[in-house]
Amino acid sequence: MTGSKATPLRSAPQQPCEPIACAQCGVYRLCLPLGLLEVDLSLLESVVRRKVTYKRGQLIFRPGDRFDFIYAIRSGSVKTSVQTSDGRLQITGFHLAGELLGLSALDSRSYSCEARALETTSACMVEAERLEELAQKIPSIQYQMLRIMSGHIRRDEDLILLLGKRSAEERLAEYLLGLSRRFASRNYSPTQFRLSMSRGDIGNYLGIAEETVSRILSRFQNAGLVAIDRRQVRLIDLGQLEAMACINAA
Amino acid sequence: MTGSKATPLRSAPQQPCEPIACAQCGVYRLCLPLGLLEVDLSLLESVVRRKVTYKRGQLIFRPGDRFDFIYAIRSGSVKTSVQTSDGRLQITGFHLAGELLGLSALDSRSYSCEARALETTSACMVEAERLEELAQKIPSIQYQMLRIMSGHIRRDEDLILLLGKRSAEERLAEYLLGLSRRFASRNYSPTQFRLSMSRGDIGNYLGIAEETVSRILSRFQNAGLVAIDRRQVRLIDLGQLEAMACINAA
DNA sequence: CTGCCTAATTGATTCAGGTCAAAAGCAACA
DNA sequence: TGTTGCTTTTGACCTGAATCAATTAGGCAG
Repeated sequence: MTGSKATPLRSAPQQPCEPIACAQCGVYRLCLPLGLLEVDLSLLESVVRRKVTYKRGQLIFRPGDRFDFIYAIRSGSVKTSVQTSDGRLQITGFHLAGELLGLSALDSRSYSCEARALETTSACMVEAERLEELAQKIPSIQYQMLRIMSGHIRRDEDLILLLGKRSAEERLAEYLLGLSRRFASRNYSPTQFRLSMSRGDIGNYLGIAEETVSRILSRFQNAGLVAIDRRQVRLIDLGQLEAMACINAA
Repeated sequence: MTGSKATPLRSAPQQPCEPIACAQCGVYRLCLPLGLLEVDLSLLESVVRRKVTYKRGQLIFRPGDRFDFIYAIRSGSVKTSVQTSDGRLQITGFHLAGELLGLSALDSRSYSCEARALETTSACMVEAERLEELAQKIPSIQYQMLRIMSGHIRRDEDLILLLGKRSAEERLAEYLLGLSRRFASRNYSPTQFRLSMSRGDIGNYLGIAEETVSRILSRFQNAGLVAIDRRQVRLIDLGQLEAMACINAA
């Protein structure tokens, strides 16, 4: 659990209440404002309360906290996790710039999962109540919210499939390819990137042991599929990785 | 995979286009119309196209089908599943009366999972486009949709935790208790019910082998926690089951 | 009632991946 | 530049649950 010190570490994040301009934001086309007219956009901006910055390992929210904000990641990355009552923790998502956090709280008005920054991360806090009001007035915002939640459900289905039916090797291959795709859609290199998750976190997320992650990554490296130096990754044979993600080509 | 014949079996379901009255529906308070004013309710009813009936094993929709309808279960039960490209199938949900199917299609306009009736099942087909339009006009409908999707995400998180971190025994205990709670909220006995899923389906859903399901149920029975006769279940020691669902008390 | 089909149980054996243990790399910092 | 404290890698061994293989038990058509 990289950076997730046992202590909650909820020291107040930096809070420069600077105004937010979605149009200027680099991930605007992956986020809520996608497809909004300029008028609507400025209304949306009016419910974005402030930009906050979190340091590696810092808590953003945790289960039971009152649901006041949806968080939109501007830069950096965040892990979300849920826990059994006896303390075992399962990471449910690994979120990059442009993604929204806290959507599963809408139903019960309190967060159901914990969110923690994996590296220095900047986010917009969107006032949940006012966003909902706004969604009622502006169809395109409402549509965006529904789309985003629908997409979230779909990604959860993929993770469920992965956890339920795939071998450790397939899980890792799929994981690397998933990152690759997501970096690509953010205009980063799809073949060369830095992992912000530790081996432990990756294993936890994929439902396998940390040691297994290490072993399999080594195996991939020896097979010439990837080059890995600590957290720096280079994908060499995408095709082979894709084959492996489905039919465990061992 | 009970009842899921290899053949799609998409013979047209019975389609009496009878008008629907939500207020008359037994699961009205678990479904979309919850909390709507009478005026709004009749508007909602106007987008409910028809009631359909499916027989055990019959396909409701499958991945790639164009997304035209959200389905609301009136009675019976449905399983949803996703597949790897090499054909392994993972059941992602087991849905009872009052629940909505197809929400993960909203983003891409085509279903991402397959839905199949587990027994004779009756459902309302709600026109997706028109429901979205309506949600834009009627805040309470919109709110309901967001809530329902949020709840869906939350339940997916629970399944992810189960698949990622729990032992086979805990999974079964949790599964039985989950059913119990859901039957209770539908005014059925929480301690005595009939499983509409086969052992194979249950195992698939929980990420364990059919044989393991059988073995563990026998173990539960021997330990006096439950009484099981084929698909008929009686929960005897809820407390013990709850303890087991968390801390594998073996 | 009888035979057939599918679902469920139970036993024996195997294995993927977990757990435990130790060593090696790297980074931060006094 | 050595010390401290991670994170990662690697090895040895173990185990929970999968797989393989019968067997049993209902459900139902004729």
